[in-house]
Amino acid sequence: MAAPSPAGPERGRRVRRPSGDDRERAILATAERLLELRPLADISVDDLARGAGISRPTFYFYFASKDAVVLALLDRVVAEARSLRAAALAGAGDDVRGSWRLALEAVRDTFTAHRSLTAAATQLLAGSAEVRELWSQVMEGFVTETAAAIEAERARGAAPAGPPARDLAVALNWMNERVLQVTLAGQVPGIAEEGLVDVLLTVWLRAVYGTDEPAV
Amino acid sequence: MAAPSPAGPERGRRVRRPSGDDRERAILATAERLLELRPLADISVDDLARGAGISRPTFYFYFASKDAVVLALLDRVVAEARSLRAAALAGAGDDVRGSWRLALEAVRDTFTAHRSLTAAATQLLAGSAEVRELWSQVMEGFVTETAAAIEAERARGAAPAGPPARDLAVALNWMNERVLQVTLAGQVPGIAEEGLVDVLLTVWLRAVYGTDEPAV
DNA sequence: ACTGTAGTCGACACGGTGTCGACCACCTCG
DNA sequence: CGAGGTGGTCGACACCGTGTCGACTACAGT
Repeated sequence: MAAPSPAGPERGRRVRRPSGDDRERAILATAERLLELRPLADISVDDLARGAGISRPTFYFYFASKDAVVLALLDRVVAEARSLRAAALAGAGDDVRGSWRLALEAVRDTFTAHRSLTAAATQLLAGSAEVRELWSQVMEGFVTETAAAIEAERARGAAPAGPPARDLAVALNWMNERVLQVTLAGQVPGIAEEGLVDVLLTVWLRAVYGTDEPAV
Repeated sequence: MAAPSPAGPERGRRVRRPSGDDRERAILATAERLLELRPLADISVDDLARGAGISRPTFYFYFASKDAVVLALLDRVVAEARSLRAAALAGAGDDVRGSWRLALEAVRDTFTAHRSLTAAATQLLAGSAEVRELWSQVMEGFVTETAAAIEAERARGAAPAGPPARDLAVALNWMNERVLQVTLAGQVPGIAEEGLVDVLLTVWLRAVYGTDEPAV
């Protein structure tokens, strides 16, 4: 049950009025709505079920647990973040600084647009193995991309040698993750949302190139 | 109930055999022991009580909840980390690079020595307001120190201008926190424990000075 | 009309939490 | 030395959330 993605065996049936995976959608929607109002820990399976107009046992017909619902939600957001980031990376031409910035902004925008879910996922990150697994994969993707980019820059002589590119990438990506998370949750000590990308970008550029203005 | 520190009203009594805050210590010890074996979520108040040789209601005489126990434990470790770090910072003379490194190592060593507790605290960080509060204060302390150091280095011309020193400090300290946490828990993508300090130090130096070898 | 299958829920068992009230052991003071 | 207080202890209880089982319904295909 790594990723309860859609695309079940039966698609396209349109006949049944109050049924099928409308219910699944209703649960997801309810979860999203309730998460705006209160933390995940204060939402029970019963709340989710009632919100979707079904009983608690019926909920279990659709999801194995409360966590599985959040996982499904997170799955969608993660896909969004990945594609946005990929698009940003692809779209940026020869502007080195700009392309790093775009990638940063893509991720920021995605999670900013889903604050409550991000908070819930953070809760689960500590406790749920499935969520941790999913998140590991996401971060691994970012790290791999980043490491490749760093190595490319070193190869063309734009970036100085230093620690293994991958290690650098790991540190920088976890920095982003944590700082973004803290900032979105409004925790302290944090960074004002306006300045966020600038600060992060500076650290990235200095860590990779040793300067704020890498050669083109 | 910000910090259930010791130093109750009565100290120094030595007469009573099976009593007083020996029990408190027993609970703390049991928690520490059990945390080596399984995650916090799998430890009940009953486990803690039985482990300390008391009943569950009696547990509540000493601590308000399971979380409060971990908070008390964390309190001690945090104090340790702070003083070690302060000592490291004070002890380092004119070796700039070395003093940054020492501070980094102090924190790493403290939390490495208390892996299980660190993991438990991470769990709670998401859910418990008290733990979050304590941790905020710790991070705020680190950030303030760091920001002051950066400003001092800029003032003496050793470090270039850039984003507000505090913002830089926030980003770097959260990076440390997250990477250390991930590494200690053995999560992926992570950094090998041996290389940890080197990588982190490089990012810090490059972010602050733009180079791995700051002028003395 | 019959049979299977997707969906639904009432009722239950369970495990954990937190609290109340009775109780006990010991200390101190009159 | 007995009386009353205080610190400590626990059995029993009320409560809440989870997850499961088994009986039931609605409908589809044959």
